[in-house]
Amino acid sequence: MAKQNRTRFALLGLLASESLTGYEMKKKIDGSLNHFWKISFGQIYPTLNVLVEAGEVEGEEENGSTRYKLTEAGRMALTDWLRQVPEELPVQKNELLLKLFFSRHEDHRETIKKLEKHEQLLTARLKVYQQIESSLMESCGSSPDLTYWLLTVRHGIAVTKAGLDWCRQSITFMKEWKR
Amino acid sequence: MAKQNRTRFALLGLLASESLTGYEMKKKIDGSLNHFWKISFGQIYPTLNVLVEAGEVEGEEENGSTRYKLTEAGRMALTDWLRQVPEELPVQKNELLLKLFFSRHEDHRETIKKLEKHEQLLTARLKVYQQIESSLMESCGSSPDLTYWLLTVRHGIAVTKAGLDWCRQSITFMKEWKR
DNA sequence: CGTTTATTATATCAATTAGATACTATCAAT
DNA sequence: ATTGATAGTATCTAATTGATATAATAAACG
Repeated sequence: MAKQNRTRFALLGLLASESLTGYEMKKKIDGSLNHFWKISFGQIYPTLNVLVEAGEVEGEEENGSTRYKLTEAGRMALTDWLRQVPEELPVQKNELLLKLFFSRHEDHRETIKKLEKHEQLLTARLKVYQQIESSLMESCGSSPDLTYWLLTVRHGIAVTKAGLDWCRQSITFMKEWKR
Repeated sequence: MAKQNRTRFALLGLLASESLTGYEMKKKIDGSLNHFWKISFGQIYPTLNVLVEAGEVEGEEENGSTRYKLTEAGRMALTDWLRQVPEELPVQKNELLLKLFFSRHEDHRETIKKLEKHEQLLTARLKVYQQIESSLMESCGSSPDLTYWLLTVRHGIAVTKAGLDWCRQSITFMKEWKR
């Protein structure tokens, strides 16, 4: 494990604009971050506690729940982290490709089934991304985040389209390969 | 954590064609699987031990090292797993997109730097994938795995090209957005 | 208005994973 | 002969996953 708790920067980033409860963070993560930075809910409170202990975040009781907000130390930690240029491409785990890699050990019709399911899943994901793009443009016109958020969702759209094209070509190929 | 040790199926898959030492598995993982199914070296021997205890693999001492081979139970476990159609798309963690998402909190020139670095990394990755594709076609012409391995590397090529296009468009946009 | 379901909010935990580190033996290069 | 690389095996700490648990409040329903 990289001895760098990267999830803490994701939480610091979420708090950069406003204070939030842990549960509100979960909702924001579910609606946006999880498309490109999956965080398990079970990690949020432990990580928040680490951030409070590190003095980068402070929690304020309010109507029976705790709202967390960035401290100055937290803002600097976020800025320092943001400035670092990532030196590595994303780590990826793809079950379909793993199975594809071993697919000579099964009937090719099973392979086609998997590819067809994958096509469905990608199609649904593409719709979601396109809806996100539309709603961002409709409802965030004046947000300083808009430009950057659009960039991330357009990345998702581009990569999902490419995956779909590959998938469809692969299905076609497989169907013709072993008639 | 998903209560399913998915790494064990990757190891079973590697052993489907031939017996291997743990270190040989590491090398095969480094040269192929790690492009779409990252496995930490620290996981290989513990997982092999689990597979031996489960009776799906057996180890044979040979010239001072242990070669592992699939048992009939292991072959059936692999076949059962292969048949299952993945119901979910890949889990992804992308540090660049995470930082992009929060980039309104820093100068846009820093953002351009990251995108440019990302372009370099994707360009290098694309070259690697294209070399893999070429060498597969040159040297595995009669292998029953060839078709499937080509499908996986072509997925990587397609997705990497899409990411590169997005990256270049994003750089262009950022440079023109805030002159 | 009482009951049921959903949401909000917080927490814990076992299993898995990541990646570093350690050790030994043999082989290749100098 | 010495040094560095490879082959081979192993352990460990920290982080993560995703399930599960609990409780309070709000919304929906009969």
